[in-house]
Amino acid sequence: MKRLDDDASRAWQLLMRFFFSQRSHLPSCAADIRLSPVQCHVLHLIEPGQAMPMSRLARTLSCDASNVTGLVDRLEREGLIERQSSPEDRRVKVLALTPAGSRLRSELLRRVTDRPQPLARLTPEERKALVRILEKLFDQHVETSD
Amino acid sequence: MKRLDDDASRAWQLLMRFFFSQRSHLPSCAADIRLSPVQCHVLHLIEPGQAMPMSRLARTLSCDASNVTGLVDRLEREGLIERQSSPEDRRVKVLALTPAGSRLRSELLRRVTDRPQPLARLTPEERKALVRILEKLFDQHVETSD
DNA sequence: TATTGTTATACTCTATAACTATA
DNA sequence: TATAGTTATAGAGTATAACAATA
Repeated sequence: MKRLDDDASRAWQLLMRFFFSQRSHLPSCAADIRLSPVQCHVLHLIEPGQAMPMSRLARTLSCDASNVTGLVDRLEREGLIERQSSPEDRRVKVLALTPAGSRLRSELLRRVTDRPQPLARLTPEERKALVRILEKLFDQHVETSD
Repeated sequence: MKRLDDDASRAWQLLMRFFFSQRSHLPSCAADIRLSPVQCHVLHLIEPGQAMPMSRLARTLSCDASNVTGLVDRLEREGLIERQSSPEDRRVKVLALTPAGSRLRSELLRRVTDRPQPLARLTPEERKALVRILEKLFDQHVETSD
């Protein structure tokens, strides 16, 4: 008996699989400075010149605030990001890339797309289709930036 | 200046993001028995009636063998899988689902696709397209089952 | 000699609970 | 009273190196 949702199930399996198979590949992109997958992701999420409150990071990562504290501690210790107190609400701390963090982030992005990687095996049209579908996947639960 | 690989970069970002945003959702699927994301994934990877050598699991997860030892210890402690010595090569240990593991695996698969989840927001055609593209992504580095 | 899996060790990741400081 | 972030704690995830058993 073939279920209606076979494709959904298969897609889910492949998405998870993609992540776990790429995990080890990922930090090797930043061979110079050892970064864990989550740390790479955080660096990726913080855009240059656009501060990100810690609470928003916790929501985006779907994790507890206490976890973000540790993550930020380590990235700050590496000199890649820094905490800044928000003038509007003094409880809030916003994260910003340091020059070094900004540089490493660009480097990461460059390497991810440069290499002979799985994504390179797709045609440009397929990449576009993939992006469109994934963006639809996120339409409703992108971080509520309130 | 717009790079040629903008879509690849965007796709990569979205794929990582999908994983991190789904992480917390995932174990709540197995609300009764607390399983971590990796544990869910391992349970997903071991198909009923089809034994999997530990070394293959390490390759599929792109992680060290010592890590698999710990993962398997915990899943075995929960009574979900079991180690069996391979008769052909006595160094090898193969993993098999227990009846309980098999039951939980089905339950997981069912819940993943049943719920009002991101994947449900795609049209059937989009799900098919997504699966096709992701499968192509894996064409060359599926586990070499030697 | 090379490979499979384990152990010991040392991190990082993660959640829970209790806390401080703001609002 | 509620929210943002921290601390303390405990456990899971992960890699490295050294090891045992087998090939």
